[in-house]
Amino acid sequence: MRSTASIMHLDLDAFFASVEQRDKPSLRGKPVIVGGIGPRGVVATASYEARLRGVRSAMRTAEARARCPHAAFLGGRFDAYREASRIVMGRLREVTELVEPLSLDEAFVDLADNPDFDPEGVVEFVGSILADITERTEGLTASVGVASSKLMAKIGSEINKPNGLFVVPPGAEADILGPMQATAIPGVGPATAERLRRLGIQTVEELRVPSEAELIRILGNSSGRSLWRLSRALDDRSVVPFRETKSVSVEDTFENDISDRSYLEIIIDRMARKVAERLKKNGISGRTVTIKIRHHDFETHTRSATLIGPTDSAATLSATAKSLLAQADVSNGLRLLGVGVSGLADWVQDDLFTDHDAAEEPEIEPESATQRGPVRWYPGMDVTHADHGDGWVWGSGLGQVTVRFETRHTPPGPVHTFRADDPALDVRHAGTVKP
DNA sequence: TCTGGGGTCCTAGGACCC
DNA sequence: TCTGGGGTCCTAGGACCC
Repeated sequence: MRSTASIMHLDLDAFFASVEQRDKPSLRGKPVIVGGIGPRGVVATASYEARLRGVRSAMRTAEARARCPHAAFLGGRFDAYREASRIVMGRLREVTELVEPLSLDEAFVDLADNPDFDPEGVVEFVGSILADITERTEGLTASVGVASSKLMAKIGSEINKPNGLFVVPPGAEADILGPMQATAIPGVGPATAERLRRLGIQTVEELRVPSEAELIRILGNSSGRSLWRLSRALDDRSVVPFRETKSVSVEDTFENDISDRSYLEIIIDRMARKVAERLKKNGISGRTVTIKIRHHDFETHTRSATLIGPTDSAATLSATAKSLLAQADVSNGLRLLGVGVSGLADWVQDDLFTDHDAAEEPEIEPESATQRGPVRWYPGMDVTHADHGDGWVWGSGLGQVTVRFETRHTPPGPVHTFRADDPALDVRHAGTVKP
């Protein structure tokens, strides 16, 4: 807590959906839903047009389809989202190095660290940042809260959404927070809300009634202590610009439950390779290997094993994960399988115990073409065609793929259908748009 | 066709050590 | 021969976040 409103929370509006509308002119002003598009998918982001029809994040895609059948359902292009995020975070870091990203679309910024920041001129100061963000991202907007603490800055950014700014006047924090639902406080999720509701607590004001000791008894030491303070808008957390990665993991929910162990082991190989790749890219390694399994009935378990030393080897991760899977009953089928590693070290094990003249670590068999399957043309994906230029996949099936030829910089474009194996049609990567 | 994917943090019990 | 403690590491599960 400080005496001036100088902590900013920024939240890009309907981020994934907005990037899609920017890059797909025919979808502007229309409902767009980004997320899992398979039978077991859930919504990651809905555009405001889709929210008007009751579509929400974390809703099952099947339900979103029922509510909003004419929406565009897109699988998501994370390279494009990462690129837009990079531009936004870059602009924020021109204000100060004290930028704490919470995700691709959210960050805290400590404005007080900038010598030119004057709390009296906060509206203009933030306004010029927002204008730059919209210009540099070619159309994205954000909502911002500025307050004396992280808690109230985050609460503030919700107030004038979308494309809004709310400055919480210093001194008014507790009064603004009091009438809100307890769930407005980050950290109060469905389980905590239900426990509080049974005690007759629904608003933040009501949360202030029990003593700290009572809250600790009800919610445990950490949540109890922090909720007692946060409910009174007491928050002295600082903006932390860098955090060490604590774990790296990959998981997949299958369209159909899998009970075939040899197939599950092939999937573990693939996942271990992905995890190892990401470890190597970041120059880190880890000691504790964890598998996550979700059974047909949604019962979920983790099993972990800790190695003598850290590794970034796909073969070691895979062998460890397979030995953990061997202890699990998969006879009724797994709905989800995941492989992760934690206990990370920012160095790679120098092979003290291995003979460098001996063979390299055993390679995992590369995947065969049949294991990889055919190229999947998923809705929303960027493609390019030798004759028609750049566009995106509108839909596919029955050996055909339909493409709309338009980009960020064109008017809404025409639609053409091709054979799925048309050699003139190709994947387009990472927001590459022909000039 | 119920319920994604990638994370963080917390709790709690048992092993083990001093 | 009757019940110490504290600290660390490991495992598992759960709540929560976007």
